[in-house]
Amino acid sequence: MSIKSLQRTTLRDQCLDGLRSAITSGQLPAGHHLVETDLSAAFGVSRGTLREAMRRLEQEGLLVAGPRGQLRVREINEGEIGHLYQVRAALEVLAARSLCLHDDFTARMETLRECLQRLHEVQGDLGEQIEADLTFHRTLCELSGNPVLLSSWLALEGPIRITIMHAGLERALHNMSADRHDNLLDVIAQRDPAHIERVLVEHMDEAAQRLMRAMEAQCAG
Amino acid sequence: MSIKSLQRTTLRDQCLDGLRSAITSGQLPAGHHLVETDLSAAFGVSRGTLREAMRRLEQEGLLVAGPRGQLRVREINEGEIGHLYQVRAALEVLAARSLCLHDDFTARMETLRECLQRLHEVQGDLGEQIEADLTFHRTLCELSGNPVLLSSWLALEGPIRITIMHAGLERALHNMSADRHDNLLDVIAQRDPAHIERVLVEHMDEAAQRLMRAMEAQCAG
DNA sequence: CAAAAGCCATTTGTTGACAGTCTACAATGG
DNA sequence: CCATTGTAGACTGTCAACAAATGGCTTTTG
Repeated sequence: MSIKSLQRTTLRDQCLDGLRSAITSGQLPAGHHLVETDLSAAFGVSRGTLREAMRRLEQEGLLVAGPRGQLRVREINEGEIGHLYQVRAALEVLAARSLCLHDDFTARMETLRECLQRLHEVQGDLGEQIEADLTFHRTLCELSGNPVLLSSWLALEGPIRITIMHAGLERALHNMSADRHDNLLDVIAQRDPAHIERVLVEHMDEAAQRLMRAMEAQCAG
Repeated sequence: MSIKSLQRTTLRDQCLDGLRSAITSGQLPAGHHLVETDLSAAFGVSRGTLREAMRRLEQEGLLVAGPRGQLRVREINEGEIGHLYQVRAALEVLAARSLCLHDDFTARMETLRECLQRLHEVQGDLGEQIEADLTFHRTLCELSGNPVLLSSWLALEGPIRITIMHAGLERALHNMSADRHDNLLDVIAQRDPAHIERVLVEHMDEAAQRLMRAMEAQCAG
């Protein structure tokens, strides 16, 4: 047996991860009121520890505070989806353009191509497809080499996941088709800034439109 | 005396504001290690209450966690400035473009013009000039009508303030000259998306360059 | 019966204390 | 004199308990 440095995660971080995945997986539905005492008991930690995790989630945009500090899982309405995807588009356009300026452009594109490959492979599996789609776009931001850009994008990831979950997984599926992303990769490969912007904005616009329609149907049904 | 709903801010939020302004004002210098016990004593609150505030600041990018959870005021190096201002530019370009699409464009421009006016008035006062400059740009984001965009921009405000403080107020001054913003307002008034992008990106690029040079000089001196 | 008053359960705000861990320094033994 | 081993101080992680506020339910009272 080899001796290696052992990982030491705090309970707070474990709560953070646990809560985040519970929310983004839909286990805790949008609008649901989180009671500190119940949650801390469920996680087996004290309230103070849990509260610190909740403050982070609050700032991440996954939780919103109601009157008297009561935290609920954030609900995202139709209007917000458009706003969300506009900002997302702006960030990813910058990411793609920055990517184009790197010396090792082709090497980085290879990484992105692997993400696309992954997206092709999981075609059919709902949960995995969402992960592969988000990983593709997140990787684009990573490959930009701009950590500020990445962290801004990550700040949107939570709300994006809530939106997808709230709109219904099946309905959001089309947005994550591998074909649409094949197109995206091709355009980026051409390294034409103007073209990249047009196509990416269109990509996001279409996705937002579809999600908004899905949510409309969801609320009506 | 009129009866109006009286504000009831929690101690946590007061700590949050107090800490934030202490950091962005340079009272707590970049890299400084924040000791929970000392700070809680200084604010006259318990550690738990203070810790919740610190978690928020951590996510806001004003604090970074070192080994064993020790929090320090974030230091921003030269490379990061470029990244920061690239993202900022992308967001403000989107803001200006969105602003152009509104029906009441002229009314909103008037609000922006007031901010510019304010910037002219405080010319000479260092502290007020920074506030007026940031208020101008923040207002641009508000006027876009996109709350997601605004909150993304706000997430950058902390690091931006640290940068300005760290580079030295006098040296950062030129970026906030009223003249440069006169130009900005004129361009937005023309409602030409392509033109707006070019000028805003240039504006931010120049500001970043200047800050990077200032920081270089700061570190050398 | 309706309105007001009082009471109780729920939930968050806040605190003080205890325990674990790291750093630096002193003590000890070769 | 050097290396190793205690040892003390400083901080953070975590917890349990108390206080305050809100909302609903019951009781009282006209």
